Amino acid sequence: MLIEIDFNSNEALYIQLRNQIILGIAKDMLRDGDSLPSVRQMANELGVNMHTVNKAYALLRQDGYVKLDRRNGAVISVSMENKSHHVENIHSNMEMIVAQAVCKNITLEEMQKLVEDMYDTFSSARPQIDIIVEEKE
Amino acid sequence: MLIEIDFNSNEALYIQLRNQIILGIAKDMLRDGDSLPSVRQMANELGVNMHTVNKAYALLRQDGYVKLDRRNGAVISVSMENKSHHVENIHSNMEMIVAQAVCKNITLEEMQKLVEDMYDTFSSARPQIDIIVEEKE
DNA sequence: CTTCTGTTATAGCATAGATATAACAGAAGA
DNA sequence: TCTTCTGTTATATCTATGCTATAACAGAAG
Repeated sequence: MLIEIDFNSNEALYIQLRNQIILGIAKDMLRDGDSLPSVRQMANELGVNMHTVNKAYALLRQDGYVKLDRRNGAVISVSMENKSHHVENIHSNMEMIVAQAVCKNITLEEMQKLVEDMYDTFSSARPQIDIIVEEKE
Repeated sequence: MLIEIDFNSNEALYIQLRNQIILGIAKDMLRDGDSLPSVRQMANELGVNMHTVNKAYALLRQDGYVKLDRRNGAVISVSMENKSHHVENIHSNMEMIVAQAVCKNITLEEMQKLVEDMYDTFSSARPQIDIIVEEKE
């Protein structure tokens, strides 16, 4: 998987790396069990310092996206615990976006479509747990 | 309108102030034509430096939320220009949120409801252009 | 003429981001 | 056992950002 870092971005390098990996998981380019390059190897590939990568990995572990151990390095392992915590997090992050949309007269329908399209983009290649829909009789 | 600043937050003070004002507009607590306290007065009220407030005001002007001039201070004036630019901005901001939601198995329906509820919260007190709903016969 | 406004300039201080170098403990393989 | 890899921790240095402080300027209002 290709990870691109923009050194001219105002976003911190370790945040960019973390985001790229989360996007990779969402797009199913990184799956449970996949190994990420070691902190030193990834740092060498990206041309950044080891500690910058370590910071990103530590953040990913903290948020339940990878598990780290000394033998296997960083392994993708998305935790489904603390879902309510994540919903809260998403809620607060979403608040400013929706507030801006309301101010700028962007309709709810436009926002809904934006979310739906983006959802499709991510989940189109992902294995769905609930493809089978039970119909009420 | 009450503006609260958290000095212990890791979010920059001028960003907090900017966000609070955008939220105020979204909640219709600040309306077109309303004047904001001058940079010095606002700084005094919040207990922050004048330049911190000036930074927030300059940012709000840049994003089309207020107009600044020497006689009237900062006046709420939401610009509807550059809508495509704002949609792009919202799109990129939303991408990481939706990516996280997909990773954490938060369904599209849950996200849609989140957006809808939040939209209602903001727009409930706002003047609606399309309150009248035509019913099909 | 005084007082308010936004605006700009300069300086100092603290924190965060990124780098560099180094070392440690644990696990794997020769 | 020895080497090599892993994540982890500890310092130190440099730069950029955030915040404050003090000061000054131009324009508008009373």
